[in-house]
Amino acid sequence: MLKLFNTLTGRKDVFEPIEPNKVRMYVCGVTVYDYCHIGHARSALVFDVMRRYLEYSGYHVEFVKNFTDVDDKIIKRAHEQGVACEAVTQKFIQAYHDDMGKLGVRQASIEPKATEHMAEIIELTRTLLKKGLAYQVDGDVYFDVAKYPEYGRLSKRRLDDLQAGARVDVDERKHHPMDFALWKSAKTGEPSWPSPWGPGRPGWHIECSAMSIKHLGETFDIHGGGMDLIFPHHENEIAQSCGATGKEFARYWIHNGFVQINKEKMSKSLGNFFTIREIFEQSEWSEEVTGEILRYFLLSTHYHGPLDFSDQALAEAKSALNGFYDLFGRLAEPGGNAMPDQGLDRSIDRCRATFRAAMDDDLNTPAAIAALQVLRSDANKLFGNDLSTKERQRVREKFQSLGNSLGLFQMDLDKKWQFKKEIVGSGTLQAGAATMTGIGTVFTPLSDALIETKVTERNEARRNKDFIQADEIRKYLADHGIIIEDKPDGTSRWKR
RNA sequence: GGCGCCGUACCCAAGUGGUAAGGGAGCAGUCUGCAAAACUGCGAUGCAGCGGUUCGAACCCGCUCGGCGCCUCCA
Repeated sequence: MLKLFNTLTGRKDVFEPIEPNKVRMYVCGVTVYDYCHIGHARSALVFDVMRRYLEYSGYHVEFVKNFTDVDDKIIKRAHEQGVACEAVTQKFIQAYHDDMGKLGVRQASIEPKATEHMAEIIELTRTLLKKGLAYQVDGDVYFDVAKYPEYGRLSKRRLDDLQAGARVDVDERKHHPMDFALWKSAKTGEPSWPSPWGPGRPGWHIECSAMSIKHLGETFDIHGGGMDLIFPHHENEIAQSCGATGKEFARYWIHNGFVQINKEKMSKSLGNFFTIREIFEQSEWSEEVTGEILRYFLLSTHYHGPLDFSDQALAEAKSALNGFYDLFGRLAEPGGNAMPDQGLDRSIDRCRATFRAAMDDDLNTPAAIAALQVLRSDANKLFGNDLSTKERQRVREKFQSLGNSLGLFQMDLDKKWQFKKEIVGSGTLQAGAATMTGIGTVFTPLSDALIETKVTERNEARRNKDFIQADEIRKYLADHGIIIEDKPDGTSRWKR
């Protein structure tokens, strides 16, 4: 039984979708005017994991994630670079897919763009006007927050409180300072669309209402995004949507915590952010390995809390993953002929049960990972017990199937994991007070065949007690990024 | 000013009333020609501090200290 922390109710609610076996979820994507940073990665990952776990739990998930492709910042960026807005948005949508793809974030079922939903946006705005919940001033249309009595129910704020401290630009044309734009009249040099109120473009909040209603219906199950979207973005979405339809909008509101640098929120304005691509570029590991390290790191804290990003944290994630991949490598070797081990079944069952209990409890990924760690430990103990080939495969498959909800352990076993650094990462990334340093060594990659030959040679030498020769060969391989491990039977395994 | 979050070992991090998961790092040992991996053992008599409720609290209540977020675009 899955429970999710619902911002709307302020507690963990038992998740019950409107339609049995089907989940409809909407997540606020990004405004495409720049590269994504780790904070964006975390949000995308959290909801990717939610989707994966819902699927694992047997639901069919209809997952909508939008791109905001009309916005002040996009216009500004386009002007700065002397290009069309579409050039900017296209570029960064592509970049988004590239970056998130490297992280193993699956694309949503539908990824709508604001610019492609003008008809729906205008229609929704028209409805709100007709219902008296919005008003027109010149070519602008504003939502009238005072007309929506439940305004503030998500963020637990009262309009009076907001007024007290907010430094609001006094716009005399607005009825209430918190009224927000549904439609903005066009200024020269800005992209615009025709509307009943003259040429203009939509305000930020209305697009999500229009797109979610169109693709998921007036009431759907889950709406998610970063904590910072609770107010005003999601509050406004609720006001618009409920105001227009008279129905409940989304039933479960899920918000992820921030990524921080030295305990401070990572943000564009503070300048203390790392982009996803910077991290990949500076990484000492291959793209696949880096993706998994990042993923493991981002899931090692519960999604609701803050998460401090650091070089050391990534290194710890890498070390933890080494343990798993080391085991996977050994599990891929042919096994012995011992009798089936009863303990294995118990361990696997226990892991699955613990894992599911953790994930069911508001997607407690750190606890879920801990369950996998326990299985790793159990498997290592049983390994010395001469597990059969079939049993080894079974363990490996269990890691793969449970890990799939987290997007972990999906990598091919064929030596894709890197135990030793082989990629140059000689730069230093600086963001605020934090740094990421990459000091890599370049190895000339050796072919598998050559490695095998060397390993055979070395074992020949070892049989002849020529340990000087054996150690020389090991040194040679080590200098090329190859680690040798001797097995009890006189043969050796190697890994990069 | 309003609303809210957080403070668990050297580091990361679960646990939200029943006697402190897990990982990383470290130390010691087993195994090994050496090594690596793996395994075993060690590690918070205590969960920011002080009171209170309770048979029992890291978990509930109150106060204090410290850190942070939102209220303005922001994942």
